[in-house]
Amino acid sequence: MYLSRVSNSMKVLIGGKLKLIQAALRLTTQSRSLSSLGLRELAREAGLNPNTFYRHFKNLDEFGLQVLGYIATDMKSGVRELRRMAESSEQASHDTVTFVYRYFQSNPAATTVAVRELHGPSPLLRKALEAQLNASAQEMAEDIIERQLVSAVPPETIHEISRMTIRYILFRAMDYIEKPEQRETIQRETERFINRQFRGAMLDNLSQGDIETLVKRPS
Amino acid sequence: MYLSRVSNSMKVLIGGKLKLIQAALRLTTQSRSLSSLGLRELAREAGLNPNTFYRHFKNLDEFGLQVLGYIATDMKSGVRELRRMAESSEQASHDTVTFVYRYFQSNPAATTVAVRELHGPSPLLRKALEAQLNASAQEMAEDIIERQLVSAVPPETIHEISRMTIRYILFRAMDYIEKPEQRETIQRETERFINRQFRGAMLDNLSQGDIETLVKRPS
DNA sequence: TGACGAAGTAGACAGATGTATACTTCATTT
DNA sequence: AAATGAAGTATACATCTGTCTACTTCGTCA
Repeated sequence: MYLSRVSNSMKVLIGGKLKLIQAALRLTTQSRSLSSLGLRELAREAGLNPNTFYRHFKNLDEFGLQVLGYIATDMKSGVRELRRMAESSEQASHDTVTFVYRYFQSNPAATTVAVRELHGPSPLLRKALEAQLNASAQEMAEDIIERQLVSAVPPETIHEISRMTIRYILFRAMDYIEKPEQRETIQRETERFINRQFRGAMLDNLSQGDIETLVKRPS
Repeated sequence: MYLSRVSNSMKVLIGGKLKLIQAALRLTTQSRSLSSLGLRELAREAGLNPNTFYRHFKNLDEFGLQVLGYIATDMKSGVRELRRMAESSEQASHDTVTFVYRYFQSNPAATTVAVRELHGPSPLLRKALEAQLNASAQEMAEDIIERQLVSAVPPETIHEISRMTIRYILFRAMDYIEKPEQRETIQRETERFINRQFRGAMLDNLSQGDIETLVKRPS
């Protein structure tokens, strides 16, 4: 395999393999679904002979997995940056949301692939993506707990909300990418989503009656 | 076109057209994506000659739209039943969620198609589905407002939360269908999701400090 | 420098696909 | 009972697909 000269354990892709993966991302962004791409179609888009595909991948399933791996690596490096950014819980959601959407915006292909395949037809890809999303949620939750951003909420609940939030943001990212005029709206809605989840969770063990009297009481 | 004898304005499908649509739902449930289905594949699954397709549809795009129309009709009749079921806000979420998931469970094909195509490659289908989801959310919101289930939250917020909830439930429905052992968990998580959204929304105009003192104060 | 192996190319194959044309079946209408 | 037209079928064709076998290019290392 052609790997970068710098290091061959880091698996930095070059040559035809990279070209094929990038071709897949290009095609997917425009209109296709990853699992519906053809081998020849890929090669054509990459400017390569169809048979070159076989030099790098056994079949299309393996190819799909490698594409996921590629975007996973790509995303992880971005997500790491967003940690250590916030101070209070409200600032946290604002800054994090801003950052995450910006990131998705600058990686539209990877985002589109992720959203499509998460519910797509291939169980293999779905499973892989789900694991990756859960890992991200785990990171997010641990970060929140560690920094005691919402100490009034139990850890298990924070994990749960993190899982929901990661998915919510991923879905909205599609609209965010495609509809520039709605970006501010989407961002604000997302912040409200997160804040309401955590604030609502603070009231988890109160009855409906308790809350109504609590809210109506003038502070 | 062959329509039912009872009424031809109600567009009750019979014959090959119905067979093709049902074939699409069958194929989609198993592993495929609606927009990746082939004309011959469809005809084969339906037990018809490939050219019969052209008697009913101009092309595959139009076919996709008709499938969506079919499942839309199908779902609407189900969704109507779930109104007028709840009394308090907490009961409302419990009963509604139970009902909706049961419904999705008994219509796995339609559910799968909806989830796949909402973020799928065809802008046409996406737009159609989005409109339909928004209509459902609208209904849900109006119902909640009308019955004053959460009177402490402003109408616009109720609409927003309804939109989020409809989508959340749709995504979770995939797991609900495929992973029977997780059904109770998913249902409970969904209820918590809804309750937290509405309860959190009650605190929308309070500052973080206000809430912390509020929650910590012994009732 | 020469050999070795990986990356890329060329051509060919069987099978599947979308579509066109022409034919048959059969229910409805008059 | 005949006609009309929609639904369904048969056959054919060019095009595309995945895959096989054999060939060429070219960087790496002994």
